[in-house]
Order: sequence, then structure tokens, then C-alpha cells
Amino acid sequence: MDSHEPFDVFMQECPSREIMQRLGDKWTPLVLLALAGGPQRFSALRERIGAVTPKVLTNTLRNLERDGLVQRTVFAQVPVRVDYELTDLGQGILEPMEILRLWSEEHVPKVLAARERFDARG
Amino acid sequence: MDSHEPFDVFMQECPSREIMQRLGDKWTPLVLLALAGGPQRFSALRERIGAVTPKVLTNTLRNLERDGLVQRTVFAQVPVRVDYELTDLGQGILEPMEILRLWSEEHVPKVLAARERFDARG
DNA sequence: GTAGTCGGTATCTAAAGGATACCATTGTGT
DNA sequence: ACACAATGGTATCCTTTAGATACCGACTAC
Repeated sequence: MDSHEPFDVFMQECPSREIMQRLGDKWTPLVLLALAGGPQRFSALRERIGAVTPKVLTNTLRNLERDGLVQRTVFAQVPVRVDYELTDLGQGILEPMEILRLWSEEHVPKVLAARERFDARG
Repeated sequence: MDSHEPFDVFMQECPSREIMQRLGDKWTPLVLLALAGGPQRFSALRERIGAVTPKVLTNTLRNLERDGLVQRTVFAQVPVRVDYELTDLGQGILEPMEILRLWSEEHVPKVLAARERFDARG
């Protein structure tokens, strides 16, 4: 049951905790999944994801870039073009994210039913 | 490449998106993982998780209860005892959460190195 | 010079998270 | 009777994060 890793998310000061919490940022999973198909431009990400504001998308992407999951490339064109793509490290997180996504999509009915039951009780 | 599910996290109004974003709440993964070993009391969860305040822990647990992932049981003892445990639905999300945890713990060095590189550039 | 494109930033408001103190219940010790 | 302790929270206040909206700078085409 115990982990044999040198890092442990249950140790309060362990960096792995912060990293896991970052992966669960509100928009991080969607951004990573949106990049699954290859490099994407900023505006394409905005369109694909839909409800995210530019400020927050920028922030999410900066964090991912800083953590080495995403590579940002600027093309000196006019108008300027910026591509975001997964690094090798970022590729490695795709599968867990897909699993999370599939779970969410598959269990919608059960979760909605549970909510109705809960709300009915008050 | 397209999903054949009736729900799609990339559809802005799809409940699956909200569900996935809830799974990525700041404390949700840790709470679910803390419940992996069986029922836990409120205070035990607080201790195990460490930096979470009671208000936020209550909130996280309420959301999980509402979504049917966690069962809350009150024992009429003195002092009162409250157990939280995973439902069947909640059990099903454990594996994805474990994967996320392992990824986070395994890739700490790479992420930290990426951060240093990023911050060095400014 | 006017308008359009792209990738953002600036500013302000609303919501979520965090720190700290406190409460209700009842058993026990004195 | 009285204070005290344990558990599982609330209540209050403050800070941080997210959201809405407007705008900017570089350049090009008209």
C-alpha cells in the first residue's frame, strides 16, 4: 500500500503535491487534451475549449510551459503566429488525462442521478 | 480521434466538463486517494492531507457526496463520529487518480528541472 | 489613414480558497 | 454544579484565483 517513490503527495511539502494540484487546475486537463492532436495556435485553443478567457488561458499555458509540459514557439510572421505543443514530458501525461476524460464522459448519468437524489433530500 | 461517447468535455455545456473540472478541484484527488484504504473520519482526513482547512475539506466532501462518489455516515456516539467512504462509483475513479498521483511523483525531477530552465531565462 | 489579424495585457468584479475563532453535544473528572 | 475535553463541523474575515470586458502593438492590405 505504501509508495516506494522518493516523493509522496501526502507529504505536505513534497513538490509532487503541487504538481498534482497543478494537473488538476480548472483548465489544465482541457488544454492538454486539446493539444493531443498536435501543435495548436492560441486562438485555436480558445475556440476548441470555448469558455476560457484569454487571461486564464495564457496563465494556464505559461504554467504548463514553465513545468516543461508544453513548448511555446513564436513565428515571426505578420500577424504573429504562436504555436503551443506538447513536449515529450507533456505527451506522457496525455494517457492519464484521457482516462480522466473518459471516466467523466462515461459516468455523467450516474453523477447526475446522484445529484438529484442528494438535492431531493436537501 | 473523435469520441463516440454521447458526452464530450469539449462541448461547452456538457455536464462531463463540469464533472472533469470537479475531479480536478484542488483537494479532490487527495481526498479520494486518502479514502482508498477504507472509511476515514473527518479528523483523520484532515491529518492525512495536512494543509487543508476544515471549511474547504467540508466543501470538498460535500461536493463528492453530492456527486455520489463518497458516502457520509454519522454514528450517534459521543463525541459524534462521522465516516466518509468511497461508493462503488467512487471506487471506480481511484485508478485514474492513482495514475495521476504516480505520474506526479515520478516526474518531480523533470518538472523541477524545467522550472529552473524557464526561470533562468526570465 | 482606416480597418483587420493575432496574441496577448490591463482593469475591474466575482468566486473560491485560507486563517482563525468559535459552537453544539454530551461524558468525565472534581 | 462546574469546568474541561473530543469531534465535526460553522462563522467571519482576508487573500488569491478566475471571469468579463476593453484595449494594445505590430504589421499588412486596401
